[in-house]
Amino acid sequence: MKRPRTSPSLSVPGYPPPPSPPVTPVPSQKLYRTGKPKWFTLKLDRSELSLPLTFPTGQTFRWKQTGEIQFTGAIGPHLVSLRHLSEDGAVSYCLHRTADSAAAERALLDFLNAEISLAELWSGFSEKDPRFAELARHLRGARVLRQDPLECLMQFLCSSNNNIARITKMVGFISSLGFHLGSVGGLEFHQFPSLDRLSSVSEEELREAGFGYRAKYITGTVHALQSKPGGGTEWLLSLRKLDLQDAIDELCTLPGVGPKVAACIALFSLDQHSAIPVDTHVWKIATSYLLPELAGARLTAKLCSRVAEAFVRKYGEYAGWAQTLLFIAELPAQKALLQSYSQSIQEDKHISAEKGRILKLAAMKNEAMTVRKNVSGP
DNA sequence: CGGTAACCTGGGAT
DNA sequence: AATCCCAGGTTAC
Repeated sequence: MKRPRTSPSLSVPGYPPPPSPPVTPVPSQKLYRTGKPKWFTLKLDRSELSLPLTFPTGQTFRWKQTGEIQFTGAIGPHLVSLRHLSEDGAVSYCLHRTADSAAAERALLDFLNAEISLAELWSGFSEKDPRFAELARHLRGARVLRQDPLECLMQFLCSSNNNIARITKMVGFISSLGFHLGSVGGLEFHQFPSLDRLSSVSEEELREAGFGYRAKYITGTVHALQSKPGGGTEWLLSLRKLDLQDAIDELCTLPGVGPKVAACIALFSLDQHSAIPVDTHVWKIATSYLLPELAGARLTAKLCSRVAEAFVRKYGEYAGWAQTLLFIAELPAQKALLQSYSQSIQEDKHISAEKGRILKLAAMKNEAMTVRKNVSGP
């Protein structure tokens, strides 16, 4: 029944995109006898949510690109695709599988942090930082998601000292333990496995699956969660009510969770909007623009929190959201993009607007290619 | 307590 | 071709 594929598991079919009619892009795969999928418009436009700047930029490794500007993933038991209607238009969604579409829409809006106005936040950041303002002009819609904490925790346990392709593969292995929700564009999607289901996997099995030393992080953390009073799922959710530092401290008691991973979990799933995941990229930003006196120093736990403080001092309560954009701007792909934008701006002054359009198109293509690279395996 | 070496793995650079 | 290096870190000395 499966459509033949040219490469094994992590390829992204749909490239190049078929020249099919614009609005209702029905994925050619079967859709769980729901017939033709229906698309609904979200109230978020591209300046509030850019899919390419939100899904393949390291917040989640579970969403896959299933079309030129379409991404698909599971939100709890719901299998959802999102796509842009046009370059600047609204985002629409499609429910491939759900038992309750009203609940699914609520879950989707919750997952997208839809109540938070990105435009408002960014206008505040831009007033405080002209550099942010400049980047924001070209990277509109980089939003912070509100993921399930267990799902987020397991993903970032896999991320330590690792690369995107392998993280994606490992997360895929864990995900495949969960209930199968369906396939879109030739890719399989699963509900994230419960803590109980996760506990059925041994460290040895994980090592065989290529997790390396992170295997014991997974089993250790799953066990630690299960022995929490009230159960680990509830315990994790309770961290949403704590102050940032308390939430971080609690997370760091779990094996394999250090400052960086804890900050990711806090920001991407625990409503800790001022959490700053300090990795090499952010360290570079910080030493270049925020704390030049630390240039050349090594990234230690102490300096890690020093960087976080500096970000919060500059951007305030939602510093994590500001950091997200600055981080994305540092990704090689986006840097290339920004460069071609700034070229086009300069040339527009002297030459014609035509060339700028061409460069912009090239940049968009670059964006799409990058997304593919991030999603697909080797 | 602050600073440094192992730690799994695989792809790309040297 | 054999090694080294690095990738969104954490842990153990």
